[in-house]
Amino acid sequence: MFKKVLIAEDFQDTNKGIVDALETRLQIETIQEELYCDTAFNRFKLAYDKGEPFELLITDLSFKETHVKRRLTSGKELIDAVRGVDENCKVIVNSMIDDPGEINPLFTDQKINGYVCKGRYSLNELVNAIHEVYQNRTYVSPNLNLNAANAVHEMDKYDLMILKDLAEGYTKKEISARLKKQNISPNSESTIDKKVSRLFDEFGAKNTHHLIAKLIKQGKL
Amino acid sequence: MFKKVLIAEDFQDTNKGIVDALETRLQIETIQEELYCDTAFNRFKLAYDKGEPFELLITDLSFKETHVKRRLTSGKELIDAVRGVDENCKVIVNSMIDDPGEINPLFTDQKINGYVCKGRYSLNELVNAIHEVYQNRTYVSPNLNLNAANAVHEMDKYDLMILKDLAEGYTKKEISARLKKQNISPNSESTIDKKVSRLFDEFGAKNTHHLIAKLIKQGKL
DNA sequence: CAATCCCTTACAGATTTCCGTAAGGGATTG
DNA sequence: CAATCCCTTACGGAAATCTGTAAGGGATTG
Repeated sequence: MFKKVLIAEDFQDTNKGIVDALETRLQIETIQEELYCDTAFNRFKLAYDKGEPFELLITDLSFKETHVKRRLTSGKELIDAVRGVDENCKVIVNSMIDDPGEINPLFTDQKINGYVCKGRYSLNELVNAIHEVYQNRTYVSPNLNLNAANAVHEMDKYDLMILKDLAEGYTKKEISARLKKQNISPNSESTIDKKVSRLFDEFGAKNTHHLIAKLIKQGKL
Repeated sequence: MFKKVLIAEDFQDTNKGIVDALETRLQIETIQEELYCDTAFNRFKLAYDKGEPFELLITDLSFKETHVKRRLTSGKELIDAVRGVDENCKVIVNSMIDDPGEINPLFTDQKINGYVCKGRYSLNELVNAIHEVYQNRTYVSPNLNLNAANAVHEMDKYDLMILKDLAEGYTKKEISARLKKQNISPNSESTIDKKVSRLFDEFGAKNTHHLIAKLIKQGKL
């Protein structure tokens, strides 16, 4: 079994649950937990340089923003950074996200080894995932089937992201800037304009106020 | 200290972390965890009827939907149900939500005793919260200031009327015209501007999009 | 290969929002 | 009565929204 495992997860209580399970059910010797992507990466790099690398990284995808400016702010970035240091380290993602469309790229692009969808029995799942990954197999939460990734939504993930930001008071200019910073494309103000305008037609809204109100009332936001 | 505590939280790993903390740091004798609102309520009711009631309920607000149809699907509903059985049981909510506008009603309407915002150090907070609540005080995560929403400045009919129109996509010019036609005063565009701006401050909204979204989510629109 | 479609982007103009300043009127108070 | 406060209203400027036009690129098709 793995001897050195690093956990990045910003919910302290969740974190504690994972550590406990790993200790008691897998007898892993060294378990380090970090609450921030940055510190997690630093610890990873340090251990690698010392010649005592971590063998497995368990990370969430989303980390709450803090007042402190951080270089790494998402699990995705952390994985990229880690991959840049050590190609061979196993990675298991443990997140709430259950959209196959978002998870698939993690395997194809980020080369992760396992995905556990946070939920009622995720702790058991995580233990299974670690077993599988240790034996060089991949693991995916059984309750989500990555095959049926193409459910026809009226609003795709991109639209939803924009609408959520708008509903939180961000301007299209700010949203455009954010998308650029996160290397998400398309990201021009013009395209955002177009996307939202199309939603006006689809949902029969007069303007953004109206659209936001409708979507929230429909539970889609 | 409390002797019987019930935890409702659908993330098994989070759950585990809480249980662990409660056991080791508070020496609570009986800790029951449930992953569903329904089963949590059943357990609560059963214990109450037996004359061995729970003294404290710790619950999340949102629970993932499942294929199984459930009578209770949110923490709010669970709290209501519990309150219907035992008025005296303490309730602490442990959730990701950090919008004071959503949290305040929990105290005023649901009569909860504590609120802990899930985050990096929420486990420590939860322990503090339990201490406070045990001594008949209320607890609120310090990082979110309920003051912004604490002066629950009731929106009057006039504000409500304007906001509803805005949410339906009317411009302030149109609203002003309508008010004039209906002989409702004040009715100038300028006054409408001012009224809405004041609501930005009161509800901590960045702009109209934000304000509408907040109010609808709070059920005030 | 050319025609076509679709998506992204830039840009421009009209409208709307947002925010500050300021004037006027009514009510209250010392 | 004067001073003050609050509410309404007008106005102006900066920023944002909304809409239309147009150019360019990639993918598809015949």
